[in-house]
Amino acid sequence: MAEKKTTIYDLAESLHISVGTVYRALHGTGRISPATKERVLQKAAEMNFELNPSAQMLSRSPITIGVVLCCPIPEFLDEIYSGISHEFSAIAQYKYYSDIRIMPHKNAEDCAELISEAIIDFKNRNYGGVILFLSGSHEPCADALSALEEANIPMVCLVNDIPRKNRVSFVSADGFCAGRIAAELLSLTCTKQRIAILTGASAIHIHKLNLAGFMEEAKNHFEAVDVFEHQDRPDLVRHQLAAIYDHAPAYQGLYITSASSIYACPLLMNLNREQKMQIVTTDLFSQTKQPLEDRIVMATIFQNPFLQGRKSVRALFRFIQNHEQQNLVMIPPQIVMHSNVELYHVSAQPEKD
Amino acid sequence: MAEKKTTIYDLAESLHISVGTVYRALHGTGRISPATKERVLQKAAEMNFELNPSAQMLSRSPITIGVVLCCPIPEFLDEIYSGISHEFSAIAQYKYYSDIRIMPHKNAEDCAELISEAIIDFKNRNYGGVILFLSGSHEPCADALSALEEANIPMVCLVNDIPRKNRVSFVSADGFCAGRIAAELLSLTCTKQRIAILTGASAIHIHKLNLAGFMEEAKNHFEAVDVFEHQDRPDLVRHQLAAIYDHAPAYQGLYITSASSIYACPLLMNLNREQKMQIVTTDLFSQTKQPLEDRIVMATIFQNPFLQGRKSVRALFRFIQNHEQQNLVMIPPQIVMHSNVELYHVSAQPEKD
DNA sequence: CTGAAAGCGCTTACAG
DNA sequence: CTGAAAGCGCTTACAG
Repeated sequence: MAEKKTTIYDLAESLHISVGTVYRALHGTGRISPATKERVLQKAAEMNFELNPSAQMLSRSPITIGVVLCCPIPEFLDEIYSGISHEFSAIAQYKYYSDIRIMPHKNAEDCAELISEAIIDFKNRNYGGVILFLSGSHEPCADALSALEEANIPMVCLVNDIPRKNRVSFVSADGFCAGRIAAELLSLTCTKQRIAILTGASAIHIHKLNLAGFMEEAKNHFEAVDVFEHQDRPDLVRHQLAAIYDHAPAYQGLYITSASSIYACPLLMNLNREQKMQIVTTDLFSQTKQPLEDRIVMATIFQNPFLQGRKSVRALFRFIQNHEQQNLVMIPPQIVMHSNVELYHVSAQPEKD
Repeated sequence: MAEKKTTIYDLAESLHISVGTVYRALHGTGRISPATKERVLQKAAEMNFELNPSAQMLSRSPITIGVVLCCPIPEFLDEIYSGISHEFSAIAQYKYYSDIRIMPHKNAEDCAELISEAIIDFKNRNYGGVILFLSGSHEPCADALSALEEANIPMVCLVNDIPRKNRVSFVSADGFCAGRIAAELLSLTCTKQRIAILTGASAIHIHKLNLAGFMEEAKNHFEAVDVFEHQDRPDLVRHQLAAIYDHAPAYQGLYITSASSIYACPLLMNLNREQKMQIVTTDLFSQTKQPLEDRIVMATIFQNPFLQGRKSVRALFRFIQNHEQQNLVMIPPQIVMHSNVELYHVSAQPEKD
């Protein structure tokens, strides 16, 4: 049950060399003769040697991870941020530290300079890794991203993927599945009916996935599905919602994708009181919880931004620490209704727990 | 950003005492004056002191945790076991070892002697803690449990609670919420209809909770709710299901509680093909996945036994390691339908991942 | 290219 | 009741 593990001292002793040399052989750092290195590695394999992570952490110098967060929706950003902070405080004991830079509440293309500056700074400080959450287009930051790539600093992407050689992992919600779930939920009560979808911009990756998933599941259920876009602008949300409610013949069901449910929900509280429509929203904030509690919305698809934040840190940590790499980390969407909404705490709101 | 963590040396220095004394105060071991102890604890809180598990691991002698698993349903037991093993392998690096004893597939009262023997053995070996999953009644093991209590060995209860002074934590699904969810799901399509519930024995704690939760949510929705019990016996499951399907006027909805859905689901595959009834089942095994995939069952309430297993180990670890105690660990139930069933892997089945 | 030594933050005998 | 010191298995300057 409790077998004695071999240590670098055992290795050093049985080869009549010093632990320093063993260390260099094991990590391939510093100058070391190929012959000694070979001997050590062979002996290590032979003796089933494994580095002890706890001992490593104790002696290692600290590692700092740089984080850039850029998102136009403050509530969503806050959740992501909380998740990231939470995980950082969990790995602080391993001497991992964070340098988190929060951009103005705009899309990445509008903050390109600030973002590039931060990335270059991270590179210059030789940080151990980088986490990027850039909503919108990262094109304008291409130069900085390339510099990071050349410096070979591992990068984890959150919500929006950035294809580079140094991209270790992409963490996001499973948007396709979320869309399918929304359609299945609406199909329970709206068979053969007309359905409306309110979405940000079908050009945005996650919205596109939501839509595609919905359509796949929808094709056997509904008479028609109409898509209304609002470009994540609160005024357009209002405008499009009005259009949906004024429509004749009336829609029986409505699916609101993405965190922009935040803007739609307060409006629904009035609109849907008179004119009953089956509604599925997205994510969980105080704004989206209220209509669930009042049974004005049948369900919301929770994509857990808090967990997305945590997982991004965890993925980078695993990579740096153990060279474990998970290309894609997908958060399974959760179905939240009136009966289980109370189990979900929204960390960003003040009345939390 | 990179804040230096306070160590026991910082504590010792700022109180002008030795680290040995700080250690004793922190752990309440050995002889120490109440006054010093108080001062240390206060300072520790003030300076946000936390023990560094890596450092602890390095110096500590190994700790063994004893586990007794007793459950009549093999599939459920396997999931719990997997979760426990998984978590144990994660904490092996901290020199935590396990001694897991799996009982025959019966209720605890039928294995009382074996269970008592295991518990007494754990006590005699002076294990660091114990995890007990005893389905059915623990009454016949009262003596062994008392011996454990007197030895002051911390105990975590899984699925079934055992009220004792040494009971650190109780880990289980949120059965009440699961029941409410089931009722809300059925209410979407079965308003003002007659509903049947198939359950184990209303005397068993988790089944009672499922039922109570269902009833609370049901009262505004349904015309009537009839309860059928099967005592977790496969033959009675068949018998009661037949009764439900033969009933006139027909039931529009059916809620099957607990892991006994395993026995019911294969039968549903035939019964519900002809006579369409809205059905909500419980938990996720290959048997309960199939009817979801075939759209014969509308949803299953997943209570994540794997996670329950993991959390039980985690709870005990936290208690032993950091004296953190969480009395109740509730796993939030998940709604699984056709559109998201593929996201859930069932670890116990061979075709996993 | 290699070695000797200090140190990470705890726990564990042992001495007083 | 309290303290001094060795040691866990690594990493990191520093010396040669």
